[in-house]
Amino acid sequence: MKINPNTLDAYNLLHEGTLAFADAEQVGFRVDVEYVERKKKFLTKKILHLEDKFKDSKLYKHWEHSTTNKINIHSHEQLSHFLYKVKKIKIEKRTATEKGSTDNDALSQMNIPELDILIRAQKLKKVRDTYLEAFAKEQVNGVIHPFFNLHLPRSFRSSSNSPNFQNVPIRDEESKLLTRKALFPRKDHQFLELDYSGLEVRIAACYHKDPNMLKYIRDGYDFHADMTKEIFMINDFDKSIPEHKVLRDATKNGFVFPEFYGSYYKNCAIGLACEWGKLGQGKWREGEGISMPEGTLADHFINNNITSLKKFENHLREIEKSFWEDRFSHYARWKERWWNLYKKKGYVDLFTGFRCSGVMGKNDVINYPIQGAAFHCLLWSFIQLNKIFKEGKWKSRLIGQIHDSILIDLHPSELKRAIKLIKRVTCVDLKEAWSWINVPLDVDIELSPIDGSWADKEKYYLAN
DNA sequence: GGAACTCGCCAC
DNA sequence: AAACGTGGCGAGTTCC
Repeated sequence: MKINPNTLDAYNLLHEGTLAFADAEQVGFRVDVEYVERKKKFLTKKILHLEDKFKDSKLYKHWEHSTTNKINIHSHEQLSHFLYKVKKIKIEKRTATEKGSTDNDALSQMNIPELDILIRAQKLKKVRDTYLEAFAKEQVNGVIHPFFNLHLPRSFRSSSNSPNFQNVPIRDEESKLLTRKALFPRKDHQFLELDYSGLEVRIAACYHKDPNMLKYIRDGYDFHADMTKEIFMINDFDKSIPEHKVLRDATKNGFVFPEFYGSYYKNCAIGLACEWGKLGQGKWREGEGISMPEGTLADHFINNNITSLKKFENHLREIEKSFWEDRFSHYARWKERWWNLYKKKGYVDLFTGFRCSGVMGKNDVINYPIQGAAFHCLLWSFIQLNKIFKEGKWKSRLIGQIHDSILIDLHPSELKRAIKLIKRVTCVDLKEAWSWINVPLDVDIELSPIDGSWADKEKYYLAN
């Protein structure tokens, strides 16, 4: 399969985008090298301690006696053999090659306390070896220059490497602090991050024009909350209750987005129940799962007569049915039309002048045009802002981008002007340049204190 | 000693 | 009929 610029505008977008990214790469951002070294040592100590603790356990002794080979406790292959062949634990989750999985969820489900030590050690190793180590390795005179690529992703999004700027932890608080506290703007500057809210959902709506979806977007209504109420059977949903917020995140990332990307109720049910809800695969027992305002998730489900994964699956099947047949029927019909169009012509075109052709599956045909065009909106904004900053001799600079957000190394004196400019370029100028955008666009803005780290960014509320 | 593969995990 | 889209990267392992 291939995706090519099919118009001069499309070509120019990539050309100018590449040049704008080169500007950002040149600036880069500062790494607190001393902090990185300190935290690496700190983590090494912690990891060693956890490893010792694990090796003192009964489980490890058993493992030792079961083999004559030298054991590496971080080898998933060896661990898999021990758990599934020696201890004969029933395989609940399999890898892509059908072998017994040893990922976090699989290990958690076994309810073996020693494995929690291993999970914890693996998490700290990830932070140390993937992020802190990369920052230390890639920095030159205390500055890293992550690359941004436009020629690699099939969907015509972007990628980043050396180091990868686009996957620094943010959801897990501990990992977030350990990594992002190492990254700073230039001296006396601060980070400003702008984020298109719901960009892909909005760009999808430009293709399918589903009236219900357009209404949700135009009214700024929280439809993830609606879905949360349905899936978890909560009538008094309140986003400010932490437990409810967790369920909303689960709904958004474990049902709504997967459904948009082409997943279906069975996979969503497993993900929601096991990975998000921390429930088992079979019948649920009281006291199981993440906590709710009253009791646990299993308690809540059992009260509502959903007593097992199987029953939850049926529940989700009904929700999926109404999701596509009632709530977003126009969206569903567009998917079919779009797929048929591809089968007839052998290609589909993006709004932005790119063409996808060659062998694609149904999900690809539906996803690439949406993801690609959504990213092109970000790219267009990136190019314009970069141009204005440079030509206007601003002290601020664009330094990075993560698909629907842009990171700016801001000089504090330019804050007000910058925000005004950002709002205009991203939400007004873009729509004027590309008339196919028939939905309102909106950006959220986050700001870190002057000389604050990337971990210190906070939502910025415009004073009226 | 390096390429290629698998698995796992981080982001959107 | 099929069944979550896009990446980068580290560790372990096997093959050449």
